[in-house]
Amino acid sequence: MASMDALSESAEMMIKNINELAADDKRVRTSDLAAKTELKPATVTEMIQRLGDLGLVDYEAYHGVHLTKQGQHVADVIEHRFNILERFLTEILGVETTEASEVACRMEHVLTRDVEHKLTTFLGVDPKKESELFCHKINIDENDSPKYLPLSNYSKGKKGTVKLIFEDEHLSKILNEQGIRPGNKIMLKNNDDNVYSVETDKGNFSIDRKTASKIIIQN
Amino acid sequence: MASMDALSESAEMMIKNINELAADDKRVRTSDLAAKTELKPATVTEMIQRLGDLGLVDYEAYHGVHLTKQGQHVADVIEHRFNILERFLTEILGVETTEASEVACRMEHVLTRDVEHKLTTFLGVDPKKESELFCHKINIDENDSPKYLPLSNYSKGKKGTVKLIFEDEHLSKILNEQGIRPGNKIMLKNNDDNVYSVETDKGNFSIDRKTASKIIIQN
DNA sequence: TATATAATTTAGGCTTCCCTAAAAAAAGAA
DNA sequence: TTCTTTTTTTAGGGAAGCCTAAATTATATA
Repeated sequence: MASMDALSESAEMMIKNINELAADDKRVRTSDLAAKTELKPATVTEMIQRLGDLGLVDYEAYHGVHLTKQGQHVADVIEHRFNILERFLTEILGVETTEASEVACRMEHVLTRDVEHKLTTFLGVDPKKESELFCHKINIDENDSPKYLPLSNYSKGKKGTVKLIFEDEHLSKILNEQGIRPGNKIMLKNNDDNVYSVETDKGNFSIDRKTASKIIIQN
Repeated sequence: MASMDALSESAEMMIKNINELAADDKRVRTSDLAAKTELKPATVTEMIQRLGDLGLVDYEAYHGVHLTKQGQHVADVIEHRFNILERFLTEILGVETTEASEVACRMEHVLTRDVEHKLTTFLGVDPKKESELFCHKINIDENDSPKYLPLSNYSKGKKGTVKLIFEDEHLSKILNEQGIRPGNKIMLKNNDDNVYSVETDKGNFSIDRKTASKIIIQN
């Protein structure tokens, strides 16, 4: 079996695109891949033949490709890595969507499993996905969970110390006045859906999820 | 001038290593680069000749290389990107140093200037104060930062998103039911005297000035 | 200074990933 | 079915990055 880490960025991108074009288990055609990747058909043929040799796709001359079980696994890992990177870039750093998407698309190929897992924990679990994707979640060590988490990933009743507040001058001024400032202790009283209720030494506040994700708390 | 973004990962790594081996403005030798990069000397020669053609190093056959001003700039940018990525991975995600270093070393080549800047801000360093390194700090957007205002300071007809509510025991429950909750969009329809008329996705209703001052809205 | 040793470059080869042009196969139309 | 058109593949070429082996230049030592 071809190890995940041995694949080039080009090969991983091809697998990703095959996956995105595959509908109803149908075989994906060379011309569709060429259009999507903006490569010439001859280049696509060359690539999918190589992927066939690696056992990642089932290639049949003149009849397109289909991801094998191994290829599907690679596609799933890459998709997940892209999603968490894009979420991190937009939700935490505030990078605009187009640029976030482009950068995530480059970074997805250099993440390790450990960094992927820790970033996923940092962001909290995506409500949409969750179960099936994590075929590769073995050896997750709960002890080494990160010391720093965004408030948006805190659980009810958990206390911690505000470590840093991201980016926004105006917002952090307001938060500051209300006791949410680096060094202060806070407690998450409740969180349902998009609303985070926080207790500080100045009183109680409700914050939306996006804002909460910019407040980093240390256990 | 060779644009930063046009450089391959290999080329950037070579520049990084030249920079790290350069002491007292001395020229860096092919054999030292070969040892550091774990490439063969012939490969190093080929690479530094290419960098010479790009004007990034001053290459003299049999006498090693020296970074040009342009090459030094590339090296500085990469070094900074590496440092912030490594800090993020270790300090925030809790990735152990060896792995963090390896992943940062791959990621440093795909960061954009904007992501680099936002990540720097996230980690708490003010890019404006780091003088010389940020020759490329131009177009930092100061203008598009969102304004946060209490609803009581909003003007008629203005729309915004609820960011934060300073809670008043039972108040938030009532506001919540009326669609005024963090993350929701609202519009101030009217305000005469002490009465603020607000439109939410749940309908219209009015609140008094004191209550309005506890609701922070973002443009 | 002459020569042995070490460092560097050149020459040529291989793989990946991109291309164009031409050949081959499949699909559609008459 | 046959012929035309479209799709796909093959053939061959180029740049980047890596290699080994051989040639060249620099350096150290006797």
